[in-house]
Amino acid sequence: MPEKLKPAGETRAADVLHRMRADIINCTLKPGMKLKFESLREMYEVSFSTLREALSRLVAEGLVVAEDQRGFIVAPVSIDDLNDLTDVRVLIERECLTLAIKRGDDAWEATIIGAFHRMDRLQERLGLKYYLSEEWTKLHGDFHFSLVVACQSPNLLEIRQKLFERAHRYRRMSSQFRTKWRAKDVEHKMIMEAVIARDPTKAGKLIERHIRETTANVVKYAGHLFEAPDEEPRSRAVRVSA
Amino acid sequence: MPEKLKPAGETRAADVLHRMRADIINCTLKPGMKLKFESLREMYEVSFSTLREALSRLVAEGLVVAEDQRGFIVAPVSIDDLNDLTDVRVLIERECLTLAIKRGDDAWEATIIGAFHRMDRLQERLGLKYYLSEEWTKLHGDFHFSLVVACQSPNLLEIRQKLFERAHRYRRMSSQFRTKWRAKDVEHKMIMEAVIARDPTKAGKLIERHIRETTANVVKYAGHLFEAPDEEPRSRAVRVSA
DNA sequence: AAATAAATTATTTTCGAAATTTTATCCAAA
DNA sequence: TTTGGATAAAATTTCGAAAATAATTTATTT
Repeated sequence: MPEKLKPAGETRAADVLHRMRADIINCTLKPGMKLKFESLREMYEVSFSTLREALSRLVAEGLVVAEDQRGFIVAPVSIDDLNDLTDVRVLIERECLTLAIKRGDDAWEATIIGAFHRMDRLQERLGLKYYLSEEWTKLHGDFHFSLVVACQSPNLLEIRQKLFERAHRYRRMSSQFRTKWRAKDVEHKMIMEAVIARDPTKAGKLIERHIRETTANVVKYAGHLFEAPDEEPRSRAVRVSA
Repeated sequence: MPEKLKPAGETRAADVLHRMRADIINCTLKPGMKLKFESLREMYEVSFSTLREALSRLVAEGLVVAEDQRGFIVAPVSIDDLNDLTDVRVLIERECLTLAIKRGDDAWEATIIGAFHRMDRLQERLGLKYYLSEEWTKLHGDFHFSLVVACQSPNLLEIRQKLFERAHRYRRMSSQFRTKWRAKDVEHKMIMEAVIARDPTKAGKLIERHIRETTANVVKYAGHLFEAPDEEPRSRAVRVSA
């Protein structure tokens, strides 16, 4: 086994892209932060051009903002963005769910049940602070994906995935400050049951409530982090501490 | 005035991105075509890294496909992709239209009427083959954008724009082979009237019909261009002729 | 002191050579 | 003839130096 690095088939740029996307989504790279090339070069151990390649993709995904001739910053967060994101997610998730219920087969149902079980067990094992776990986050993402994977629309799934990632960044911000946690997660179970009962109306309403309540919690616990009235009007961007 | 080049504020990479996106959308760079760096370098007069930057963005937009360690190809076209694209566009355009009708003000209505007028007059002037004109294409895009611009959702507008661009590539493919043209364009006028009458149900149905009929025409006139049963199983990609 | 300009420093952007990887060609063995 | 493997050629990917641009500091003038 090699000591450390292993892009394995993919290019170095693709590897950096994945790592950087993960770092932005889980707020290791903080919203609004200036992305200095020297720092990034140390952090990811690649050259300028390779970095720019990854950054360019992230710009297209809406996770990074390019300021022509003045570098890149991590996409800022705001209440407006969160609200808009929430509305669009409701539209897309509901459509995906409706289609999946129409088109999914038995194997699909089994996948959902499996994904829920994995998430649920880990949740029990981790106790109240499950939300802070990287592993639970992964399984939570897998569960939500399993619900819609049978919709058969590559475009919808692609759009959904990108929105889900951006929403996760907000969830991540609030999870640090959250004090109250639903002990037993009944929401996910209800969604799953409605989906397997092939009830698109009920499933749609439940997923909408799930998304909107999550947003409400984000605003409640992390709202104070958004749009801090700019102290330095000149350079709004936060510095990266190298 | 400088002789030729003028990125004007934006970076060289951003300039190449715009030119390349336009070339893919209007099929100067043909679907499935292998994108060789030497050819591209001549074509756009920039270096490897700058090219890769632009290509990376186009990958994220779904106009280019990256084949790890084996370069890039223009995103292929297919009936399946067109059908999926059509369904998702119907969903998104209808939502945008509904929201715009709810939220738009008088100035917005005026914008629509202006955009329609510009498109309509050019159409009259150009006669039957208006569809082949670059300028008409631009005004047509502007008109459709004006219909939804008041929806107030940056995310929906962004998604809509990217889908519209990809759909345009299909329209462009069929326009070369099309023999019958609707002499007077009544469809756009009806949509505009329903929107200004603030009738979301009617406007939604009309925009859906507009999109689906366009797709039907694409299949009719350009369907034979899709998914030519691969003659060379090894290298499916078409070569760029430098 | 405040404002403007010039010079300096810091940072980003671009380039093409060098390294890596894939693809094509050739040759020997079955 | 076909198969497998080495060798050569072609293409992509990565790198860091050099050029271009922006930000900061210093100097000069009002």
